[in-house]
Amino acid sequence: MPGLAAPLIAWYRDAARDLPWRREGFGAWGTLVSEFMLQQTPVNRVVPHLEAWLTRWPTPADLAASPPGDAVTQWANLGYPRRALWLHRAAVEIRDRHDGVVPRDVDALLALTGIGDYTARAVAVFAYGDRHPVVDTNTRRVLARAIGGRAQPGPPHRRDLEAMEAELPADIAEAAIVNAAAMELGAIVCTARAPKCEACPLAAQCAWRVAGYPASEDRRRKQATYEGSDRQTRGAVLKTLREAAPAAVPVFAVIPEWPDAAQRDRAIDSLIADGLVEADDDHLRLPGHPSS
DNA sequence: GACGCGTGGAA
DNA sequence: TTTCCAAGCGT
Repeated sequence: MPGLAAPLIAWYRDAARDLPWRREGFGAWGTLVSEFMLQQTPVNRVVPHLEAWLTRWPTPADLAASPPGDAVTQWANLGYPRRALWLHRAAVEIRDRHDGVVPRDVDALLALTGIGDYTARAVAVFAYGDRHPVVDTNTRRVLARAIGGRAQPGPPHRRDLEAMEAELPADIAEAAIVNAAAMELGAIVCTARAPKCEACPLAAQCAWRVAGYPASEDRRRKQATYEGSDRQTRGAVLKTLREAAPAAVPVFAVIPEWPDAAQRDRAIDSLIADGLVEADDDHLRLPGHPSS
C-alpha cells in the first residue's frame, strides 16, 4: 500500500478551493465558528453567514456577552438551530474557563459544548497547526473507498481515527495538509453520488476502483421523512419567533394555521425543553437571559 | 449504537 | 416529483 499522503498533497496544492477559513491568519475563533456552521450544512450556505457572524461577534467574549436568543436569530436559516445555542455556550465556557482564548488542547476542546471528535481535532489542526487525525464524513468515504474497497463508509467509528492516523506523515505541516486534502477530495471529487474518478489523484491505487466499483451493503442511516415531521414543525415555530425577535409572540399567534394542533404544541414544548424557546405568561420568545 | 435534530439545492 | 445529500453532536 503506497499511502495516500503524497498524491493528496500534490493534488490539494492545485485543486483546493479558496475558502474563507483557509485564509492566512483567519484565527481560531473564526475556525471554530466555521466548524460549528459546517456541521451538516453545505459550504456554499455557510460562507455569507460566517462573515456576518464574525463581524458582529469578533471574539468569544463578544458572543458570550449577548443573549443566546441573539445567536439563534443570527443563525437564521442555517438549520439545526441547537448549534447556535451550543456555540453560544461554548463561547461562555471559553470566556470563563480559558480567559476568552479558544483552547488548543484536544481534550479541552472536547469539553466544550457542541464540540465532538471531529470539531475538536479540526480546530487543533487547522487553527493551531497541531498533528492529529481529522475525520469527517468526506474523509471516511475516501478511506472506505481507497483503502477499504467499499462504495460507502459505515457509521462513524473510533477506528476511523486510527485509519487516518496511519496515513499522516510525521511532518506536522504535511499532516495538516493531508487532513485537509482528504476532506476536500471527498467534498469535490470522491463524492457520495457520481464520484469523478477521472480527476482523482488516488485512482490508480483506489481499492474500490481496482476491484471494479463493487456495490457494498449500505449501512448508512436513512434520513427520516421531513414533510409532516416534528422537525418541520419546530422549524416553523422557530422561524416565527426569529422573525418577531426580540419581541415575544402570543402563543395563539404561533403557526395558528398548522393542521395538527397537538403536533404544534409538542413542538413548542420540545423547543422549550431544549432551551431554544422561553415561555412567559401566554407568550413565547427566544432565550434572552444574559450569559454568565 | 441508534435516534432526533433544519434547511435548501441538485439529480 | 421525490429522494438524496450536506465539514456532527448530545443523549
